Amino acid sequence: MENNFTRVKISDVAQKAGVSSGTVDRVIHNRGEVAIKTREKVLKIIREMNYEPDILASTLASKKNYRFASLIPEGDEANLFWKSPAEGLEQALNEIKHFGITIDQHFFPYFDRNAFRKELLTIAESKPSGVVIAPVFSEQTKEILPKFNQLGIPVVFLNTQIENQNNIAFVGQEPGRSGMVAAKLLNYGLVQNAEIFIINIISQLGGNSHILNREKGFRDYFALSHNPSHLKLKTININVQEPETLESVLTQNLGGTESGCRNKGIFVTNSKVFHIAQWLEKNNLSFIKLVGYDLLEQNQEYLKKGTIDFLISQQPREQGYKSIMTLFNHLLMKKQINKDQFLPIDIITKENIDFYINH
Amino acid sequence: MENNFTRVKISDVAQKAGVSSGTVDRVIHNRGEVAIKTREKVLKIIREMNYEPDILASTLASKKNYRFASLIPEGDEANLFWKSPAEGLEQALNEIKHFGITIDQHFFPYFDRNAFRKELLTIAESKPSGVVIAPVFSEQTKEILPKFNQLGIPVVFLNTQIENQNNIAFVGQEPGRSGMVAAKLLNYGLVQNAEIFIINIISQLGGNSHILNREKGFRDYFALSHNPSHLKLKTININVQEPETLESVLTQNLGGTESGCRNKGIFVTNSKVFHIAQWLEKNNLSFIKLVGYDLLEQNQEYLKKGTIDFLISQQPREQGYKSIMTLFNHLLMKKQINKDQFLPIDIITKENIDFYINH
DNA sequence: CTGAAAGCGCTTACAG
DNA sequence: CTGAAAGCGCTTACAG
Repeated sequence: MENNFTRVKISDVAQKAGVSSGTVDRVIHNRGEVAIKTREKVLKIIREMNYEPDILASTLASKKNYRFASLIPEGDEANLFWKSPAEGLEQALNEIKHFGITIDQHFFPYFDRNAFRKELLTIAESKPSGVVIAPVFSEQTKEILPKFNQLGIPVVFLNTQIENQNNIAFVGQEPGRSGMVAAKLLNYGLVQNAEIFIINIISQLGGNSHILNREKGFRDYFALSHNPSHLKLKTININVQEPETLESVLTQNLGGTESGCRNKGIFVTNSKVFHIAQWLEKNNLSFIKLVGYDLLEQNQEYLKKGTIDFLISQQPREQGYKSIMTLFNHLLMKKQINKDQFLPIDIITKENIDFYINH
Repeated sequence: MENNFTRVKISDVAQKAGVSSGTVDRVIHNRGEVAIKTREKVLKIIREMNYEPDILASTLASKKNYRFASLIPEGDEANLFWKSPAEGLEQALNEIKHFGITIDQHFFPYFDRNAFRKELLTIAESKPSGVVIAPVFSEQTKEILPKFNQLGIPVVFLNTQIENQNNIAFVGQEPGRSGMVAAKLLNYGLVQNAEIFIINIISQLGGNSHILNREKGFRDYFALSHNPSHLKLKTININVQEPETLESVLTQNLGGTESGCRNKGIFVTNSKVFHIAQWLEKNNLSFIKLVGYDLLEQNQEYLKKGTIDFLISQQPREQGYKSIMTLFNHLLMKKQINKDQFLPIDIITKENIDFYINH
């Protein structure tokens, strides 16, 4: 129980190896200018003595500063989801700022690929120590990412994955899986011969692979193991910018539902689920099972009223937090990091939501 | 975007105040031996210059070591739940050990209140800097906790809360709420006139307030808002030590269930839910809806087979992690900490479980 | 290729 | 009550 443990320090290694601590330091950090024989001897002693550098002393002495940069969508009113990752970035910064870390936070309007591209170029020019980006636009990302690779700047992808880009990590959810979770929740709440609608509420620019993968996961669930003959699945695509379309499409598909029919379900593949909840409520159809994504305030409201049955959360705040910590562990702590950092697919109800908001 | 920011250091404050940095240090740490006038002047300058001490330099210079102690149940085979908090403690230790922190981990057999008491006394005698305990036995806790209070040793409660014990924080779940979540899940999956069983699988020593609170929350859900007339609720208490009781009680209550009747549900108020799952499977009653607690391996297995529909997780690993971090933030970082740190009530299904295990 | 010395920002005896 | 000096473990020029 007693703590008589005394750390082995660089001077112990130096003494035992018959060199100065400067030389040991050069070996540890591969700074060259060491005779190969000396180098090997020192490495041997380090292993033997089980030497581990004191990270505190190290950061204090090397007045090195780390400038991280982040690029994510603006968390404005039309796009509240993106407020949370920014908070997570801040929280991480707070925990590690005494290691000399700063973060330049950059933002772009969610639909503006030119702004995205421009900001990313600006970041590349500023040559930060590490970068976190939400690669919403895959084409622009693929164009500019080589610059970071050439400069040896590690990049972490947040929320969206793009394959083969040499990013050191992806922090986010597995979208197909979250679709399966949604399917499970609807299937569990409905009986045989149910009618289920998949509603994609998308904007003009489209092309969000998230949404496609979520729908795929959802359909896979039924296709793989749950008697697809026993239910009707129908996909509806709606453009957010056209509220009249939303109105007419919903009326057409769900208008005739008899009161008391609890055997219909709706899966909205993104955070726009509150639009559907609103319509259901207006038409006294709140009993239809409804599952969607993300804890936007509007969604929370309908969840608490019971119009939305379940929300799937992506832990957006945690995404921001983990992205920065990944850079920190990679760059400062020299730790091995996981390439895929999948966050839990949290199932949120009226009853447990309190524990998922405000951190 | 540029980082021209230079930190104000203790010598800057000292110079501006016309004193030595030793004096500033005495003021900062309330070590006394400073004239009241000097003290006030220094404090004023500190505020003006917005001085914040460099925690790295501070811990390096003060060769202070912090010895934390923990006391939780053994995570043996009969009690797998408790493996996870220990892992969380370890993980936290890994992240902060370079601040000179060590943890003496103590354990006791889950049902042994004497062992608990003895270990807690041992810890008190060793006078650690801070303590994390799972106060499973409230009487013994209440007896010994004053010793820690007298010594000014901060105590964090993990998993179980006991009121009015001057613990600086509680890290765990709100048990009543988790009962409500279970109720929601069963209610959502069943139709009117359902029959629901609450099964408490307890050991001879009993008295676990968790279980009572969970049942209460479960019943409250139906009592408060969900037409209690439309369902039958029945509580069954079973002693784990008597498998024949389990067998006969279950046969008596559920034996006659017709195949295909999807309108029965069971809520098991703790991690022993796998016993019920096993019985259901043996009797071809897997279609009965089943909800329980904790990701024990046996439970995971039945969840994956679909016999258990939902498991509620207490984030046991996170409980360990957060407890240590709370001591760290309180003692080293001098941060304000939250007295109640409620962890999310995670809803786990076959589809999302992968993201909740192995951290 | 190597070592001696100064310094990172703070804390700790010690002397007065 | 206060200051000057040494030291925490590592890194960084500099001299050779």
